[in-house]
Amino acid sequence: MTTFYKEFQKVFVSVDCIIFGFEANKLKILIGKRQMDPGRGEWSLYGGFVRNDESIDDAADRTLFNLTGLRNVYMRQVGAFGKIDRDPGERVISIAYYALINVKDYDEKLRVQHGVEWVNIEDLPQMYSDHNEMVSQARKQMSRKMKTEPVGFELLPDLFTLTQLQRLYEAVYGEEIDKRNFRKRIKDMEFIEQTELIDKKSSKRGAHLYRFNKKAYKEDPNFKL
Amino acid sequence: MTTFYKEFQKVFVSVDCIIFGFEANKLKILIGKRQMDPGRGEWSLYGGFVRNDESIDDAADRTLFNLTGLRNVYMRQVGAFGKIDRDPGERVISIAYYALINVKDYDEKLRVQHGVEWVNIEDLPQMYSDHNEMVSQARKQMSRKMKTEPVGFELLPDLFTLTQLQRLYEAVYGEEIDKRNFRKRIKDMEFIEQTELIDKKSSKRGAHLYRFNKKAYKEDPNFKL
DNA sequence: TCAAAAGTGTTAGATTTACACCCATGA
DNA sequence: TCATGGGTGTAAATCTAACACTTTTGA
Repeated sequence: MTTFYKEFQKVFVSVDCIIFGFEANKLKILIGKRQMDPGRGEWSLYGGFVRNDESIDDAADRTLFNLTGLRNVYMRQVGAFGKIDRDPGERVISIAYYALINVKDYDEKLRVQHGVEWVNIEDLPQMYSDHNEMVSQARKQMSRKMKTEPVGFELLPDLFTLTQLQRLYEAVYGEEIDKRNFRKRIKDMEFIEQTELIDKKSSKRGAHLYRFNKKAYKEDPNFKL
Repeated sequence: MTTFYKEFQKVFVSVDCIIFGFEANKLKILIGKRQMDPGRGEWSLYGGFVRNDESIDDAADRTLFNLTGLRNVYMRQVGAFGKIDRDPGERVISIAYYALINVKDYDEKLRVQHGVEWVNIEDLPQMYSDHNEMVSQARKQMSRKMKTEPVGFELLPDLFTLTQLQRLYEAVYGEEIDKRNFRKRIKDMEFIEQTELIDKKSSKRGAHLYRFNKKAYKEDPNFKL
C-alpha cells in the first residue's frame, strides 16, 4: 500500500477531547482516571486513536460519541501536540479538540459507567502527559470564541434565564460582569428572544426564560459579549 | 518497539509552512511547484515529513531551515489537517505552521535553487491538496496575532519608517489606515523608538527610521494596532 | 415581614474616527 | 518650481464602565 512515501516514518495519531460543561455556575470539563497503560490511573482527558478510515474531525466526533452517546456536538480543533516524549509509551502525536455540551444531555449512568467526572476548570488536578496544557489552550480559544460567536448557548438548556447566561460568561471569563451592562448588551441582540415562560426554580419572583433564535442570528450575525 | 498501542494504526504526519514576507507593500508567501509525486508540478506550500526523533515544532523549524537556511524564525502552529484523502497518494495528516520572515534575509540564490517564489497573498493560484485552506487559516490567525502582539516587526528590517509599518498593516488587514491615527497610536507605544537615522530611499525629504525595542516592550507590553 | 433574586437608566470618561494642510527636498 | 512622500492636531461620535434602588414572592 505504501507506494509514495516509503522512506518516511509513520506515527500514532490520537485525539483528545476537552469537553466543557456548565453546572452550578461553574465551568467544568470531563476527566477520568486513565484505564490504559502507560499512565494507568492518572487523571486524563478522554481520547482515542485516529483510524485510517476516518478524518481527524471524524475521529474526534467518534471519540466524543463513545464517551457520551452524543452526536452533532459543537467541536473545534485546538491544535496538534507533538513533543517526542509526550506519551511515555510510544511516539504519539495528539490533536486536541474542545466540545461544548449541555451537562443535562449527558446521561448520568453512562458517565459513571465510563468513570469520568465533571471537574471545575479552576480546580483541575495534574493530568497525564500534556493534558493540562491542552486544557489551558482550549480554554483560551473557547473563551475567545464565546466573545464573538453565539456558541455559549451550547452549554445551556434551550430555555435559560439572563442570570444563567451571565453566570456562564462570568465563569468563562473568570470575572464578574455588571448586571445592567450585561442585560443592555443582550437587549441589543434581537436573536436572544424573551419567551412568555417564567422560571421559578432559581427565585421566588421568577425570571423570564430566553431562547437563542439561530435563524434570526443568521440574518443579522452581530454578537459581542 | 511498539509495545503499548499495537492494535492501532500509524499514519504519515507532515508539516507544511506558510512563510509570510512583505515586499513592495504587499504581503506575500513562498510557494513553489511540487517536485514530488503525487501532484508533481502543482503549486504547493513547502513541507516535509515529521521524523520520529523530532517534535512537530522541530520538524517545522527544520523544514523552514531546509528551504531558507534561517533559524530562530517566528513560527506558530496553525492546526492539523486530516481529511482522509487530502493527499492523493497516501493517508497523510499535515500540521500547518506559519512563519514570518524578512524577505531580505532570504538569499535569492537559495530561493531560486529551491524553485520557490514570493507570491502576493491576494493573488494565489490554486494549490495542491488543501493548501489554499491552510493559507487562509494561517492568514486569519496571523492577522489576529498582529493586532495585539508586536510580531509584525519580524517582517520588516530592524530599522523601518512609519510609512513602511503602516503599509505592512494595511497589507495584512487588507484595508487602508488613516495616517494620523496610525501615527498617534505608534507614539503611544514607547517601545517603538525613533532613531536619529533618516531613510532617503523612499522620499526626497527623508523619513525617520524607527526600531522596535524588545526589552522596553517587555517592561510595558501594551500593543494594539 | 423579610430574604433573595429579578429587573431597570443615566452619566462621565475613554476610545475611536474623520478630516486637511504645511514641510523638505531632489529632480 | 513642482511633484512626492513626511509629518502634524482637533472635534464629534461612539463605546465602555460605574453605579443603586424597586419589585415580587415564598418561606
